[in-house]
Amino acid sequence: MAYWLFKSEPGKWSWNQQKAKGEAGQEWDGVRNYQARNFMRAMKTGERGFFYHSNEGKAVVGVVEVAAEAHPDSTAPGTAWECVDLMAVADMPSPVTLETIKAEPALKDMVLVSNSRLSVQPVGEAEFRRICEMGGLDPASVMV
DNA sequence: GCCAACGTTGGC
DNA sequence: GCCAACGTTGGC
Repeated sequence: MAYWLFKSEPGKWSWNQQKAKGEAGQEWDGVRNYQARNFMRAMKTGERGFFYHSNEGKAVVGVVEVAAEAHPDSTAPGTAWECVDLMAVADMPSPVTLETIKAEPALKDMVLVSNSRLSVQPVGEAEFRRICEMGGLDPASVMV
């Protein structure tokens, strides 16, 4: 079971909007980066990831679940671009900021730190657990 | 608002 | 197939 991280600018699509979708799920559309697309192709239904607010907030604010595996992105012409569907699973009781992630030695190898531009990225199991702990969320309640 | 890092495009 | 120019992302 793999873990992931999804970035969104809250001005475009926020955690509150994602939560409002409930279990209906939300197409994670608009991704036009091959690396990010390839990660989405590798995702399996039921896998978990973090929802990260970029630009404003710059923090992990919640946990999402892959509700549907990769399918053509309906906002793209043709079928070259794909996306998964995501649904909100849990709030991060206290958002874990980029600043605190950078200050934590155990998280220094995160893609979030080394390649700040990749909008969909894998997260190690130990990293996922650590961030849950830092955010006041019981890892066992969200890790599969 | 600036700019560094990165990815993509297009001329050669 | 190289690489310069350009556009975009996202931290600061």
